[in-house]
Amino acid sequence: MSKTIRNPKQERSIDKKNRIITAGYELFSENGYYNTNTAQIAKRAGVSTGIVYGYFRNKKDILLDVTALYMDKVTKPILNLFDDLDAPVETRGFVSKIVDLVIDAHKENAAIHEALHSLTHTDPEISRQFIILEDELTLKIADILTRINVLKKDAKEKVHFAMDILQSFAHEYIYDHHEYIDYFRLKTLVTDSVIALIDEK
Amino acid sequence: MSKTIRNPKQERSIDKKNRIITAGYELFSENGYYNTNTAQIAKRAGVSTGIVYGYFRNKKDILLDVTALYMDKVTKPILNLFDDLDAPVETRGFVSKIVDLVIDAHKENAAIHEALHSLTHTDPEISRQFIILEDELTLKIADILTRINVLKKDAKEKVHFAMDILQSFAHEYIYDHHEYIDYFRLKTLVTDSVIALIDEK
Amino acid sequence: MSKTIRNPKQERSIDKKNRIITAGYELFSENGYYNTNTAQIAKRAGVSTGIVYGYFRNKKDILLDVTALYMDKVTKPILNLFDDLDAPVETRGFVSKIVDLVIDAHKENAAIHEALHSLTHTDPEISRQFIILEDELTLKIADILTRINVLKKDAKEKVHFAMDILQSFAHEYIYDHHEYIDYFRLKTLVTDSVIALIDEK
Amino acid sequence: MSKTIRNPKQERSIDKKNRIITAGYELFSENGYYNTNTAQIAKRAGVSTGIVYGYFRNKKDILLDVTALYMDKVTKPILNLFDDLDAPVETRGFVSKIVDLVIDAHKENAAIHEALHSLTHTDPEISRQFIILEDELTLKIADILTRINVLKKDAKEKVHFAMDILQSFAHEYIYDHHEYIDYFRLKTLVTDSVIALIDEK
DNA sequence: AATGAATGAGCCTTCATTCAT
DNA sequence: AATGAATGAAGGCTCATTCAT
Repeated sequence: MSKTIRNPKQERSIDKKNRIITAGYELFSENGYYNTNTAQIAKRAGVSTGIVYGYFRNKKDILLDVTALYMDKVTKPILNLFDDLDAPVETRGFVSKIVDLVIDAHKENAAIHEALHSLTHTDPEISRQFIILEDELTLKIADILTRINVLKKDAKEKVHFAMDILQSFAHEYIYDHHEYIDYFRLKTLVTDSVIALIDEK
Repeated sequence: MSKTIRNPKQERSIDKKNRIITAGYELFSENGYYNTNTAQIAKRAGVSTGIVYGYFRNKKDILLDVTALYMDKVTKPILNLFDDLDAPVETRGFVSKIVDLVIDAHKENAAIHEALHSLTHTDPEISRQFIILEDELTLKIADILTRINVLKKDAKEKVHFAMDILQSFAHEYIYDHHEYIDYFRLKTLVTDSVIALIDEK
Repeated sequence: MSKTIRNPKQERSIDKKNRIITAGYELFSENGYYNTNTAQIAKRAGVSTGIVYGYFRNKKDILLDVTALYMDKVTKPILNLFDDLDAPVETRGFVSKIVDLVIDAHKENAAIHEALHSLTHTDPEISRQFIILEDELTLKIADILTRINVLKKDAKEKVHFAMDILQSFAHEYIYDHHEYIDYFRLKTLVTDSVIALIDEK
Repeated sequence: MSKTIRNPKQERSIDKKNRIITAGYELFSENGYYNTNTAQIAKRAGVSTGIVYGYFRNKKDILLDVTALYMDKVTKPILNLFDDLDAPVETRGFVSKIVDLVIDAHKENAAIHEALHSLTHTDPEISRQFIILEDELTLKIADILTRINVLKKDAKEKVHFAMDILQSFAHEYIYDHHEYIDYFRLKTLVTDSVIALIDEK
């Protein structure tokens, strides 16, 4: 009675599954989860409505895979930056680079971030994925910064907090453009705060 | 052609309209906008489906009023704190108080905040309301702090940034509870950052 | 258990009932029966929604009275013309006058005629009223024309047919304006046909 | 955003679309447009509610196709009669045949005619279709009768008027049955009038 | 008699999911 | 594996009618 969900091995099938995920990614970005229907996803992916349910049990499952894709896209560039790190670096320059990176990552993925994050509230599974993402990032970065002696105390708390700040700023920067804010000054304030956090002096 | 929407004067009606808004507030909090239907709202408010449309043109209009209610709830306690302010105060104590206040406000309204904020992405009207809220808060507070000589430079940027930080932290504090984070330490870091921001010399 | 429907004696009430009928008349004319709701009728009549059901058992009953009003408006001017008739008259002139009269009557009441006649199909009561109207007109006019020796054979058939023709033409004349039709010529054809019908020798 | 409406190529689908149109045709005939709901149409057509919206954008679009079907049914037999015409024929016989034909056409389609025509008043699109129908018939027939030298002057006006008369009579004949009317006599009067119209002598 | 707020059944339409092919 | 037609439950909204005042 339980329907078989393909776990595609063949290339053609993998490709098809990926196209569905990508289509979901795009459409959820553009219109949000609830304003996207499966027919649209199928169409954008260039497949039939029916086959979507060959690869996913339901709409929600597409969302889960879209979320995973998003996680991957966001995590990678940031982790890369730290992977190459094996000794303390000039702080201001490094933090600046990170700020720019986060802004860029946000520029590309902010829409889907919003769309997904908004589901966090009603959907425990999505919520869990977000928490796992943050955990992974925080722990990895904290670990690296501790190892290279940049941070000694409260590494995890600091990293987590710094990430929050950056995320928050990037969002602000991309979206909300309040007229009365000088975003160049704001960026400096953000950078300074992060530096102050890291700089254990 | 244009249906008349009651603009209730009588107490009984005002009460009924408020009950609908409250019901919306609760249900949107619990299940989100898209997972709440008008019948549920009516039922929770103790009225018939039909009369909902006597007070609101459509479901979206309920959302708008719910949003306004939320804005009010969140803004007031914070502004109150600043209204009583007419001279510089002991910084750490004051910031601490604010942090606690924001956490409290969040505790009560975080769910609806999420539910509403999630619509920001697809709904320009809601988005606008959020921006207006932030504008109002930022400008008022920046103004006060400038007047009592707490801030001299970049007042708006600083206030805005501080609000972002606090908001972000409060959310974290209420919701995400990562095991490896010592939230007491984190709170100190946040407070310190805000103080550093304000402390201009 | 049976609700009391006012049969208003007092002037104020009669007036109110008439205002409802008139409002129905206008609104049915403008938008048809199904696109008019009782709230609109009440509003136009300057009364409350509730009281409408003090004077009428239901929406349909308003329609019935509107129909009666229409019947009256249409019948009277035509019957008047014949009432004054006590001897054969110059045929062409008389028929011409009638044609103009029917056109005028149509101009004023065509919209409601359409609105009402359209219900004929699904509503036996309305249908009956229309038949009664035609009966009355046909019989009265046939009677008069027989009495003054204008018609001798098939009086009822002829009158009925003439009425059909005129009605049909008036409708055409008011509404359908096909470009390729010379309505002046058409009017002449109609007049001629009616005259031929009447002219028994 | 724009939903895809099937434009069915496959036989099975064409059949299904036609069944929906037929169901609409019947139900609109029986109960009128406003007293028919989409669920009834679906049921009568033997399909699900949902699929109706696979073939039609909305209820109104069903009406439009029903109207087109009606137009076709009514136009064809009449035009056929004239298509075979290439020389003047014995007038009385021919007109008699037409009268019978129009009565027959009316017998079968009068109900839907009423249902559709009633919408003319509030619906410009339907109104337009009726006008186009009359135009087409009038012009074609006038053209033929002119070509075979039956009519020389005012052909269009005469044809149009004759059609009005016949239509009006057929309706009367099928529906209204006033007791005091001798329909056999009436039919003769109608035939005579049409002949008189045509007979340019 | 009168008001107008309130009721709730019913309607059109959408869409996640299934099914015949 | 794949298609896309088909299903039917559910949702937003309207409106004739009733009810509390």
